[in-house]
Amino acid sequence: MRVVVICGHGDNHVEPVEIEPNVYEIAPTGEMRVPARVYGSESLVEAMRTADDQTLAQIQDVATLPGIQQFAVVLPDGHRGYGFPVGSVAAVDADDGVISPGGVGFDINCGVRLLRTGLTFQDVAGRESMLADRLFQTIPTGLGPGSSLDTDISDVRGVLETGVEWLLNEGHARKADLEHCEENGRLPGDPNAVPTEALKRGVDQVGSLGSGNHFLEVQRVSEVYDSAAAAAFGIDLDEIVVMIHAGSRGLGHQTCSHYIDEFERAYPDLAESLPNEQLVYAPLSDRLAGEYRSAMNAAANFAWANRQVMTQAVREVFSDLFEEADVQLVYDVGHNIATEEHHAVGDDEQTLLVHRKGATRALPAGHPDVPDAYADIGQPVFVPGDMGSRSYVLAGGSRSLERSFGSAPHGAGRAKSRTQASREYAAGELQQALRARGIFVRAQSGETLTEESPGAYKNVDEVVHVCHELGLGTKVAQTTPLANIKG
DNA sequence: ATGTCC
Repeated sequence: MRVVVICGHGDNHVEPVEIEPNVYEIAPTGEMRVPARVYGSESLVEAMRTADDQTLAQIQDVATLPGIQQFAVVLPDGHRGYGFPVGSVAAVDADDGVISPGGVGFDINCGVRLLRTGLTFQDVAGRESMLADRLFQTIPTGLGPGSSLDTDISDVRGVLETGVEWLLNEGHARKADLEHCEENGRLPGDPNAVPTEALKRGVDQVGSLGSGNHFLEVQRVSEVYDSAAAAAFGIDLDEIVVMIHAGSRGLGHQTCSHYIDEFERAYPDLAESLPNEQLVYAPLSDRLAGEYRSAMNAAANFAWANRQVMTQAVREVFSDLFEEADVQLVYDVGHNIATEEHHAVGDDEQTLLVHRKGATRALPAGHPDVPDAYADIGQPVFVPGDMGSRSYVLAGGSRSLERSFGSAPHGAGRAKSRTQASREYAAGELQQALRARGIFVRAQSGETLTEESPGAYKNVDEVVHVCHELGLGTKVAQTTPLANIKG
């Protein structure tokens, strides 16, 4: 490995050293308290080093955070984000550490869920275009208001407090939906910690897809790598599944912005001392950290509920079109959240606050937080590719705890900026090209299509290969797109 | 990601 000089925020001269295949480490320099650990193939890590991507400088800055443990992690899909890279993990001591909104992301608890339908490709063949139309008509997409559930402020407060449980009580979820959702779709959220303006934005957005890289995709299981695991997840070759990628909409975004402002006001000297002001944080012992956590958890509940309400819409559409459809939740897992967890650090077990930003929790078989049905397999992990490519179903790997605090990649990872992608691609051509391959795409905006063009993403096969080889998540199945709706 | 600039 040759020596590479990164010109980051502090002119850090770093040498990412390959310590084993697909594992790179940057030794602590300057204010770094721990090393930075980068997982990726040579070409993926090389992409992180290009002049316009500050991923490696960012993760070194993250490694300076008070209370950070072991190493700051970049996953194979990592790329530049607000303060922290998208595709990073930072675990801090639950007592002496800090919480940083930049380590969670603006779209709080954005995540992915997978539904199985009980249908095979033969059942839907020839009706993909109609399916795309019906889903697009039924589920609100794009920026701004649009809800598939009639709610008022007090309903949203209920959602913020108890998440999917609130929907179950209101008849918008099945008990099995709770059991197959990370944290049972509920973290200890406090609606009173969510700013009123955010709450108002949430009223019209329960059960809405959003924009950008969010999507709802009908897929066909095109390959099974591990038939025992696939059977446990209830999916089979040629089965039709639905993947939903969405978050907490304007509510989460507004909540994040609000607390970044609050943190900046409360700690005016902090920004000056930080390598990057976007890393603004609050010590976990401070009242403000507790408030942010309560708000973040509430927004997380909103995100789970949002994906649940869209699931209900999918159930309606499928039962309308296919008598024999039985839409069930395989699993739902977020990738923008900080949760308190117990981890082995050296010889000790320690309580840590694990920031995952664009990183999926990937708990191995036997872990107590894996649903009973999957206890022997590991937690389901979903890695969507770009619009035109396959997606993967994985199971939390045996080495994820030691390597990444129990985390895996969350997608292909952006390779080109939105603006760059918009310049290079045309919406009409893209839609036609996909259609020629049997993929029916519906989107509110042509701009979204070009920004999300397959060419704007890294190769998902390569990301998943690294993930599998490292034991972060092991391959269970591959899916290919049939119909995709976007914002 | 986001009523993409209160």
